[in-house]
Amino acid sequence: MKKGERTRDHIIMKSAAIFNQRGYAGTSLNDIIADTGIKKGGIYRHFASKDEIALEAYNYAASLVSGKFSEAVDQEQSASGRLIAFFRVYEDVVHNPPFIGGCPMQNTAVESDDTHSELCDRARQGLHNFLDMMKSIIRDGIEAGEFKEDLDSDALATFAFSLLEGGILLSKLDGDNKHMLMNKTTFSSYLQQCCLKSS
Amino acid sequence: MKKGERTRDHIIMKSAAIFNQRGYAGTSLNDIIADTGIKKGGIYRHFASKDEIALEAYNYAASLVSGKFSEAVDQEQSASGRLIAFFRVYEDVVHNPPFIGGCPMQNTAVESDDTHSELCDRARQGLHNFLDMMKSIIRDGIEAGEFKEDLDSDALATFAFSLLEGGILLSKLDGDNKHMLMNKTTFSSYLQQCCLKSS
DNA sequence: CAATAAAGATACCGATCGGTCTCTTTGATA
DNA sequence: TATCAAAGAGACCGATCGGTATCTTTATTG
Repeated sequence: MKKGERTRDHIIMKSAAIFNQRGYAGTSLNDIIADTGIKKGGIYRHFASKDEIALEAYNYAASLVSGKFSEAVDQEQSASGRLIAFFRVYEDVVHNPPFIGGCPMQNTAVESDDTHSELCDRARQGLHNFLDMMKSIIRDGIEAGEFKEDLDSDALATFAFSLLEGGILLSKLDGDNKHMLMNKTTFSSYLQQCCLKSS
Repeated sequence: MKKGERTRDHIIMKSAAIFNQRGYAGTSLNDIIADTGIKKGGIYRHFASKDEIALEAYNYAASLVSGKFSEAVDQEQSASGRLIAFFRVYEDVVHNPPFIGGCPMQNTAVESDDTHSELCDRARQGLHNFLDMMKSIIRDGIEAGEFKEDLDSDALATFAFSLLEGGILLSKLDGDNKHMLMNKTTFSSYLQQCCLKSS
């Protein structure tokens, strides 16, 4: 790996952390310069624009979180366990989120929905990826006989993901993980009472 | 009402719409000047800083949405109906939200959690107001014999509010109200199956 | 080790940022 | 209607914005 590649990656990692905390408009190149220790000339050798940095940074953050989701999901066997695993990734969102600044998809979606269509498209793609992950888990659960056959996988995936993102929002704003934890508990009991095939 | 007061209100209303769409950092004074038709000198006669405009603008947007929540809630008699009424306010969030740009609390919380403590405090206060509204509805429902006595009002309020905010996020990002509508439906059936006192 | 290409620092660009100051215009009041 | 305060326009401020060009330094490779 050449020097330039390492530098480029270093810039992406550092700026991803800043963008995810302060947003696109709230982050200046001087912030990135301060955090990376690389001067403007050095940065613009590897990127054409602030936009390009932001897009690469989003990809990095999103794939990192996605990896943690996969890791958590893979540790579980049952469909219920796999769905609940998503909540485990964010159970200490206040002090130890999977990526500093919270959920990159949420942050990007909220900030750039009316301002930055490219970033917004990435977030939308991320949303569909996560929903597809969940829907496939749900369908597997139905096929395996764990879930009721008439379960609506679209509705359940949206439900679970809304609870997760809503929990992140509330817990971060309140500075207290209790919202995430309560949602995880409520979701678990909902699965038990309303989704499991009563055998 | 004097001329100055009307102008001040006009600036607040217009800038609230811009801030709620583009965020604090993403909104410049020139944007406000363009939308209000009032030049810089005229604006700074009524406000000391961009910060002051933003804080007043948030108050305006939040109280407007709060009013629509109250309106919707007051049309219902049962505790279940009142909780579901919150979702009605945002049922067409994509094309006709209660305030342009979506939920002011969500937008403000996500953008300013790591950057603007004053705005963040307002959003946090708004969160507690809404949760308190919901908890009081839930407690009334328990006292009236509509809900089970051992219902956890904290957990149910967090649950409902997370579904609402999560639904807003997903539907806005996806450009489709279906997520909000599915969450409303799922929440309704959850109330029926898990919260109502079986009489 | 020498030659050369890759990488990065520095200085600079015009534009725009939030904010101030002064001067003119408008509105309220006696 | 005359007076004076309130309101707003417009020019200007230093700082910072994203971005570029040039020059020096550092890696890489023959």
